[in-house]
Amino acid sequence: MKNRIESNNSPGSTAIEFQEVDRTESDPGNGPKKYLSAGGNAMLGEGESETFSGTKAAPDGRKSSPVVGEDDLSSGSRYNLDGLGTDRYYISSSSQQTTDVANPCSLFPYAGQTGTVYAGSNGSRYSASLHYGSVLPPTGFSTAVCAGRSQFGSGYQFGQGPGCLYPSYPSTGTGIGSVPIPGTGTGLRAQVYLCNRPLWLKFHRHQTEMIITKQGRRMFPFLSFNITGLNLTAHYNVFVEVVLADPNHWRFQGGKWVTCGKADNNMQGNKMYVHPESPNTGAHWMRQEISFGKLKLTNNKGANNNSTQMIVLQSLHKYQPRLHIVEVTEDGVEDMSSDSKTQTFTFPENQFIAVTAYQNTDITQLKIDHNPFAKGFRDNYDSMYTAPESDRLTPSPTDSPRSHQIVPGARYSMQPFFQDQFVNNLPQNRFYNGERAVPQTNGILSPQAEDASTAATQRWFVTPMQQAGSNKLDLGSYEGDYSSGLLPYGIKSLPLQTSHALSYYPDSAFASMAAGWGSRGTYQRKMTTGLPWSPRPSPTGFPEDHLSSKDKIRDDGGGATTSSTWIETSPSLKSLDSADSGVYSMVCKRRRMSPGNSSTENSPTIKCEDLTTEEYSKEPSKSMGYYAFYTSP
DNA sequence: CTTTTCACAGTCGCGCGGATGGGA
DNA sequence: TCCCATCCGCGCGACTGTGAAAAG
Repeated sequence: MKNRIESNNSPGSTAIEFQEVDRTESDPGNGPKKYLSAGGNAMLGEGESETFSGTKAAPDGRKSSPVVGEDDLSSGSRYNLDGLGTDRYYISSSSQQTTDVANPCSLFPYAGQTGTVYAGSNGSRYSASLHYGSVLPPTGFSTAVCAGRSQFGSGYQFGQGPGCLYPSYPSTGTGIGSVPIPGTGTGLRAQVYLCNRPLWLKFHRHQTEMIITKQGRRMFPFLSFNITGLNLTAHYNVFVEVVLADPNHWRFQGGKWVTCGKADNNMQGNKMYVHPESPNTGAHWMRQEISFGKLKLTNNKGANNNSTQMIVLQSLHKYQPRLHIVEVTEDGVEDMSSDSKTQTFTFPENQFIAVTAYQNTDITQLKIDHNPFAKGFRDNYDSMYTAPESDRLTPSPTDSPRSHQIVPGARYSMQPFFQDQFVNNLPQNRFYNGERAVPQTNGILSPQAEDASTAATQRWFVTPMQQAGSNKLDLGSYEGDYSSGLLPYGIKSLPLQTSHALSYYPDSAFASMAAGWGSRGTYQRKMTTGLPWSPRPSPTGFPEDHLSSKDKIRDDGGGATTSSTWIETSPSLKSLDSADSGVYSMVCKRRRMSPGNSSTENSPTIKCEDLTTEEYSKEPSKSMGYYAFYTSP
């Protein structure tokens, strides 16, 4: 079934016809696989499990869940772009619902829904060129594709019932690196990495809410991706679409979200947001972090105009953003030569419920804590962490200073990854104030910019072996908590080792990916003489060194890597010491309690997410392992 | 009673203009 | 003295969540 998309804000644009199909492809060396259709199906609701009946187990017969065991973490294979096959992380449909949820921090090798989403009946996905501000029919996509499904069918990206946090994803069988698209022999498969996944997860575990207003409200967290695997010279349109995630109407009752009738399936309005830089070359998209910070959500059906792209949503409905990458000709017209030139990527943690007013106070608090625009609502900003730990009656949501992975403004210096979540924070990056692509390239910075951001933007990577040896995350406890839905916001993070065992390989694909973490093109490029993926000594000037002993993390295995040959310690880096206090103090002490999830407020359980986010804040490299990504089939 | 709308206060970035300092 | 670059302060607008009022 095709979905006609009309442009309402792009002069001269023409309609687009999408078709979503389930496709079974034969992946060389891995046997046939069934890919998700555009309609999603990735997150299944009850009675929909048949969707994944065709998914293929990993070659070794193991059905891997997103839960990455220690072996996986330690193997380092995930960091081997050349050798990493996602099959090892195959997510089985049967086990996914339990194991997926268990560890949202693991590296999700989400199978891309590449080339299957918008295939038109005539072989073309679009009847004409892609255009901005297209309007999707209700629910985004057709419902007739998946026979035997509910009336909402594939019209919903995820038809999961309440409590099912993650969908199942079929294995792609492809490695992280680009591979030819079967059937074309020429195309490349993209891999998409959700840059700010830890933050999304943090919201997701409380059921993310997004405010919608008549004039439009920005998403927070906003969507931010890194893309690899594109043809360097080919042109692509990159856009986000928001579709209903399930067929339910939701309401917040008794401290939790519960379904309440059927979703309004006839909501009209634009569901697409095309990245302003579209179309552009694959090199452009891969060089930069693709952020959708200016994407606005509205409940005003008539809000769209030529100047502003806003996605029209309906309050109290659950939505799933999806990223589409469509190869186009140089002038922006879609290339119709191959169905495989449309690729769609969905991250379940991006799901949210549209609201006109926040329902869950935990979400409100998370927004306040992490959104720089809400800084004014943080209490005791300056004094929060000046008092001794024992003086505080109630642990702050992120009591450990080292868990403050998300900080606003100039305080982001040690949180390059999350800088992207905060617009207008770095003066030198004016383009960052909007939809932007963050340069990932190295060494193309002005000396001034490099100076100013030396400490703030260093890119660090941990090698797989190092992570295996000393950076294992205590996922077990997290799994339990997460799977049981008891992931409190207010938790203490585990002291983490940080500065050692870091490596930065600017020429590697991972380096490219991670470079986007920090956003802006201002990070200091540091090179070691080591080979790619080899251990790299930690920098002596790393701000970690400036932390108080209390904050210092244990070093339980990286001793060999701690001897540093890094000599650079810029003034800005030094200043981070003081900045740290600000960083840490930004976390709001105020703690609003939601009726539904306050039971584990003081739980000492180490939450993977905290680990992750902290890792992000201090060591983007370590976070690599938690970098959600899809690789298209 | 629930949901939506609106005005509000706070923070921040940007743009502008003036002040300042160095060099020609 | 003039020109240029830099720094600083101010005002404006964008953006946020809050809370009361309005609407359904």
